[in-house]
Amino acid sequence: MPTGGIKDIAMARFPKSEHLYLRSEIDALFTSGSTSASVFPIRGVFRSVPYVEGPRVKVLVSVSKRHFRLATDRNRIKRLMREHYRLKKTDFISQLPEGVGIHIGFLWLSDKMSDQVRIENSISTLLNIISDKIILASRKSSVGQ
RNA sequence: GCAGUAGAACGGUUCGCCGCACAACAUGGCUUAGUGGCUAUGGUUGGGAGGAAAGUCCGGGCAGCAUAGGGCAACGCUCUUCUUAAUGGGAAGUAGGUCGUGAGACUUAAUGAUGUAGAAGAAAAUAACCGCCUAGAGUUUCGAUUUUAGGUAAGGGUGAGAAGGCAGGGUAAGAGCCUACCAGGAAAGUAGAGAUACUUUUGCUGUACUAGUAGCGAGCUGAAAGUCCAUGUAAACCAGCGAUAAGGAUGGCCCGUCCGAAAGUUUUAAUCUUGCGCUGGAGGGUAGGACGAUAGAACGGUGUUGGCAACAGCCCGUCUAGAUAAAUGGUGAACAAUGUCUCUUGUAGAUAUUACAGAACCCGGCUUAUAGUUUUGCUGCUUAA
Repeated sequence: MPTGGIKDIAMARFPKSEHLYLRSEIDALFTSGSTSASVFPIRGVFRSVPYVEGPRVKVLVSVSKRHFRLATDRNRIKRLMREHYRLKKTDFISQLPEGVGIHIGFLWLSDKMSDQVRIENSISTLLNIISDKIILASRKSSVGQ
């Protein structure tokens, strides 16, 4: 089991303050100029915000009732996505440029349950894509200035 | 032992690591005269989904709104008694029907009018068309036949149904007219808390449909209810004051200048009404936070009393989730249960599976889903004694 040492394990927390729950922030995420990327069966919607204080990344996880009728299945998927984000997020946050916070929404696209390996891979590639895009955007803006 | 039937209980366990929401404590910070309050935490400890948490089908609590009192309409329920906070739940019973060898299962049950019906038929409820019988009159080929007045529900035909069915007596012919048996109704008696059951009496007895009617119940909405805090401010509303104004424009500010609202009723004024300005009140909406919101018709008891039972009383013990874009998860191992395979046939090994399903204001019931396990009563078959 490749782990990055005791310190990294200890960093892998996901408390309430890192959840995205304010209605205004959620509306902003889904309406105004946010970017999205899909790695089936997960779609990531994200937008960068100026970072002031608190957690740098806020995340929400959503599974539509259309895809899974039973609440048990929805809970299962959401828990797995949260869990794998928790395990992968440390590297992602360390790569972010200074002064940038980010809001992410992970949306489930499939109608079927997936195994854990697939969810884990999807989450990690999504995080890579997002960090690449963010870094690119921040470079562009700094060049533009 | 096998098969079945009606219930009841459980519905994975243990350890390690990482994580989640909640509570208490600890520590730090801010604040207060102080108790305290707020806040943070790579800190410690604690407990953290269900028997159905589901469907939202009933009922109750709780909340808001409405409401003098009463009635009608519309709505719900409908064998009896008991039980429950409860009206459709539950228990014990009653009378029928269907299925099963049986234990049992399923099912129906207020009452039906003075209303409606109509192909057929004379007639659909004060029944006489044909037929049968009696009497009178006429005709007569003496066989009968026509007609008038009556009696008659046995026979014919129609119909789902024709005066309860069937047999005997009876009669001019017939008829519950009388009698026996059978089915139903009514009354009385006996038993029962009652639905009913049994006995006796009574000649009382047409079909189908309709909830018209009777009794009982119930205001409406639903926690996205509702209450509060802070933020913030258009129009309209209420109260007070003003109009010799308040206020506005210009301007960085002050002075100054300019703008600025009165109208109606009445002879006039006041009052009044409408309008204008200001202040205060009250207040809709948006996003945020707190309460509602978790100790109760609570749960457990081979405790006890009453009861056939559902259930009720008393006694003893226990504290048992509380989120709000919504916690209860991931992972490593061991075990358990069940199925399959293997051969070394066992307290074996390998492998697979472990259901239905996630609290959302709280309770009670009902319904539906459910791998597997345990258990009680009873039934049938078989074997042994």
